[in-house]
Amino acid sequence: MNIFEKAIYDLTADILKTEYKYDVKNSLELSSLIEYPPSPDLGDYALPCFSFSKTLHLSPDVIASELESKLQKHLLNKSPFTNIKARGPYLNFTVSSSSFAEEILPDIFNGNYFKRPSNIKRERVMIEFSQPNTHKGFHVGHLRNVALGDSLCRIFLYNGYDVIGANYIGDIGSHIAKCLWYLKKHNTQDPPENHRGEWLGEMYTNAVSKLEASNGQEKINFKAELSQLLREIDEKDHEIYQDWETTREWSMEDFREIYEWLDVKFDHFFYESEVDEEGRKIVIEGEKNGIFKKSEGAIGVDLDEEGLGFFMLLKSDGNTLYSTKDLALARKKFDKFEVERSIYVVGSEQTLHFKQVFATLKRMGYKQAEKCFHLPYALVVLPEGKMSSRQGNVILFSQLRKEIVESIQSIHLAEHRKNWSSKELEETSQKIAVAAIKYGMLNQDSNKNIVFSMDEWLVSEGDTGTYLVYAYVRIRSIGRKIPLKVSPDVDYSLLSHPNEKKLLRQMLDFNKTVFNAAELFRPSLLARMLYEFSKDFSRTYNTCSVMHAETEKLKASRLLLFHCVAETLQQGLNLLGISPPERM
RNA sequence: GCGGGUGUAGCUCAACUGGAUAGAGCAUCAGACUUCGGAUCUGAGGGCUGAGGGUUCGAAUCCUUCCACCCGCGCCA
Repeated sequence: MNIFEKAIYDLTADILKTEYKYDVKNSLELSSLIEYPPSPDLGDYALPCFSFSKTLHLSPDVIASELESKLQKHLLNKSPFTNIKARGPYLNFTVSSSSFAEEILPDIFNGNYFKRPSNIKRERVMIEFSQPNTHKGFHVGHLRNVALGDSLCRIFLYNGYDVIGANYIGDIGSHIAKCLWYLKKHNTQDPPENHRGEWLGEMYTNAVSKLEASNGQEKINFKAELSQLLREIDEKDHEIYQDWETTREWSMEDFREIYEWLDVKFDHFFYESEVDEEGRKIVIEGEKNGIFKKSEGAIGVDLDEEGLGFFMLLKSDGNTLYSTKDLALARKKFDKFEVERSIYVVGSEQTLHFKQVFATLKRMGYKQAEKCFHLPYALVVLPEGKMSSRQGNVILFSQLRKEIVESIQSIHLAEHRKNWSSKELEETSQKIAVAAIKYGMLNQDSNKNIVFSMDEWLVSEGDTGTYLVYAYVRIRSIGRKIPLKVSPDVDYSLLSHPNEKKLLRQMLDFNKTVFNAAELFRPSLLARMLYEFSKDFSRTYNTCSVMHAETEKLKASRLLLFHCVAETLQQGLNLLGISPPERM
């Protein structure tokens, strides 16, 4: 609740109590009612009066208009409100833009505003995301997960949480056996110099088609070979183990380079290979203790009570499953990292799986299981359907990066080629490309598929990441052109244009938006707010010039305003994982 | 079959979780500025919110019955 909402609460709660004998139980009751009128012409805050109607035996319209007349006297002496007006069942409050400005601009100018939320110490939360498989290509679908997880880490951190960003590399399992099997027995190519992880992805796809094309005795032989290969990797003392280590590192090299380009960092890397053995022990022990049971040669847990069916934990050939390793991983998170809250950013097709994992952990006696949360997100699909590494019909990350960087450099940065160093050209195109990619992944709600079309991702107009960083660059450009020093010592009452007021209002709500983005696991809320904010800036840019301001005083006020807009935009973009360039 | 998700303008998406006239971008058409950076701004047209029923002061939002598409449902991850 900001000071304006607080003022509305104080005024109305008092009148409701003294004049209507309506006892407002707590501040939440009123403050959660306070909302925004659909148009700024109506006011800045609104109190809907429906809920008082029943107890007061009056129509909401009457209540609103009675409150209006009773509150008029508060418009005088030092009130932040310039107007209190009933309209139908709503009581609308208008705040002067100078009150907004005085409240928010000094705080942003000195940097305190962005530190305030993180002063509150909250619990330790681990956010697990990305989880790429080695020996497979990194495609645009993986990018959505990375953008989402990374942004959530930043947003949680901003809000004061003790955040551990974790990756969980899928470096073991049957897909790897297939890849290595093909590499050993069928491949004739030499690995390339660069992007060898990506090349392994091709080998994996080849393996899948080879296996699918086989039948009869050949198929049986292939399966036996795969099973043996998997066992040999497990046993660690065969030649294939060396191959596994080498090729795994090829993939990791690719991943590290991608994360660095994307400006994504992890506090910890888990590997499936490190929890594999432990998982097996947990399951076997659980079977002895009677928590788990044998069924058709395999081990699992009966979750019928929870309505989750039978959950497989160990294959009948003794090899581990995804679920086996998830149990060991969770235990590690609880015991070693003392995680209080555990968030898994994983595709929505695994919703049932995680319900089963969490239920199993609970059966095993882990109280933390209640604070495990699967954050599902929908797929990135192609117009013709789902992407699949198995089939090889994927848009690789490297392809998107190449096309988007080339498009930015050839269409927009060409004009700077003579004056800028190649380093700046490179860095700027990288920053714009990252903005375009991450914003594109984040501005949409995570439960909706993204239909990927390369042409759309090369667009740099309208509701795009490019638009946001362009707005940022233009503001900073003003700062460079005006020979004035930004100062908070200005006349705030001069910022009275409706467009200027909108900007002030958005800045005032910034922290609340970031808070909601964390609590609802929705960076999209922040992304949308920043787009509106940038749009309002562009409008203000066209209507409220700094350079051509009528007076020097107005010039100084607007300079401060725009400076604060830039600071807020930069903060917000950073929380989306975007670091805007200073010029472009 | 059961469970989950989605369905809103020609297309891609919003709608502060039940509130005022359902909003943006793209596309289409018409405009602005001898530009604090045109990767911009202003305006116009475009809607039975998949369909029916219900709940209440009030529904895109909640309940219900259908329809369409997507994803899960024991040895993949």
